[in-house]
Amino acid sequence: MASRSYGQYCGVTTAVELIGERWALLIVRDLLVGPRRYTDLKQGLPKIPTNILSTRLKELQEGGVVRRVALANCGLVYELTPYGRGLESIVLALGRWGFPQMGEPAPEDVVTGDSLTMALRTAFRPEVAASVPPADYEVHVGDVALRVQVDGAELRIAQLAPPAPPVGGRLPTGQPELVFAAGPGIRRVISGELTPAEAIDREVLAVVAGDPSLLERFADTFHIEATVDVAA
Amino acid sequence: MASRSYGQYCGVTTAVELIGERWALLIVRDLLVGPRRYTDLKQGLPKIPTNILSTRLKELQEGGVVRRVALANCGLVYELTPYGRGLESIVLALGRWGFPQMGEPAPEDVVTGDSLTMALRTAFRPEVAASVPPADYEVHVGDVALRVQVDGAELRIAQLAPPAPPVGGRLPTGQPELVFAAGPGIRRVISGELTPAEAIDREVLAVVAGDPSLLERFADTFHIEATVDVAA
DNA sequence: CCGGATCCGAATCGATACTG
DNA sequence: CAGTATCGATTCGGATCCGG
Repeated sequence: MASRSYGQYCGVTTAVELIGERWALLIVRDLLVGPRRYTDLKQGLPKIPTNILSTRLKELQEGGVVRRVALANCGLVYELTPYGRGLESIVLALGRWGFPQMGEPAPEDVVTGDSLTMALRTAFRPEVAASVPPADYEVHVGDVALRVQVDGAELRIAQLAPPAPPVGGRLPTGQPELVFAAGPGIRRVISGELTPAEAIDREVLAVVAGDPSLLERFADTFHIEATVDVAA
Repeated sequence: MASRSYGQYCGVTTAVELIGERWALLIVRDLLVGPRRYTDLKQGLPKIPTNILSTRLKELQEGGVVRRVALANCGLVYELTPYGRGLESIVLALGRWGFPQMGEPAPEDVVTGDSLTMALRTAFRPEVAASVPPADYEVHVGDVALRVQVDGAELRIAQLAPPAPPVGGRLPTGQPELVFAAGPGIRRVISGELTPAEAIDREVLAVVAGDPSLLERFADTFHIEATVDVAA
């Protein structure tokens, strides 16, 4: 198996050997949201072949990144080890780095609960959040629904649909202050390319319930600069 | 080419599509040290097939990560765009993350000038460096030789050998205060597994010139924790 | 349904040779 | 120096199948 090796004694090389195979980092991304069953992962990564998923999970376990845990109530989940959780800041940084190059969504592109959760974590600005009142949103993108609670510099996200209450997840009680629905165009709100008002105007986004002015706060709290530096 | 797509509209996915192919991030790692010619890259990545190198360079250019520049004195180099330079902190973090899992070097593993340069940047602790006197080292690992200058929180590294003065690089003048030579075992000094004294004892490292006590300062300035958290 | 294993054609990668 | 061309070895993708 020396053919898989890059032949260098270097930390970056080792890291890439551990999580650089196709699909591996996307599995890690989803596991950063919480422990997941094999089937959850398959659904969250609709285009992954099942043999690749099982191969990657094996490799990630051998690398000490992921572990397989039998649940008390007879189930089986994969979760990140503490070492694997060390990738969190890296995956968030990669999401921020990739954001400006996302372009327009391909017709086939989907938005999953886990990917949207991580995207919001990526875009979250704690300094801004700490300086505005707490807020409680329900965000719909495609058929994904998230409950997003901002309380000071803290962010909590729960998946409402589709369908299953996440393993070990506790659903928030009470009513969100703002419910809104969008498509992939929500990215242009996050980037500041569209103001919330413009987004509503162009039907990129629609308020279902609550005070639309809360959208401004949302856009302030979740933001990623998308201008790509072309010059020198 | 939709077969290469992961089918998700997500920043992490986009990032992985840009720099997730085999060898791509190692090319970026080397370019983070400085602009490099095709041949430099090939030497710095001894095991990369040349067709893969040229394919990757094309893809990285299309992705806006790398650009190809004709030099004044008739040459051709690849360099990171400003957008590509945005990967610096990510690559450094990956190097730090991979460090604990490096294990023992395979017999075939090499250490290149660029990989060692990035490894030292990864291990550099500016807070520590700022609190000790400036230092000027010459580090040999295998047949790589680096001039490493620490001045307050600033770090400057130049490659002395092998062989070519790097493109646009200016060699430091004057004498280093300490010259030492090591093998891959230098990693165990960086991790703190061996003290400099122990490293000399076990012939992992040898002082060629200068005051051996400066090694302590080196080990303080360049350090990565290598203990992997196994518990919960 | 859950958690995979198996099979096979298509695409990529790796090694070497070759060229302007 | 800066790549193309070629070709066998691997890996990936898509579909199917199987035991609990």
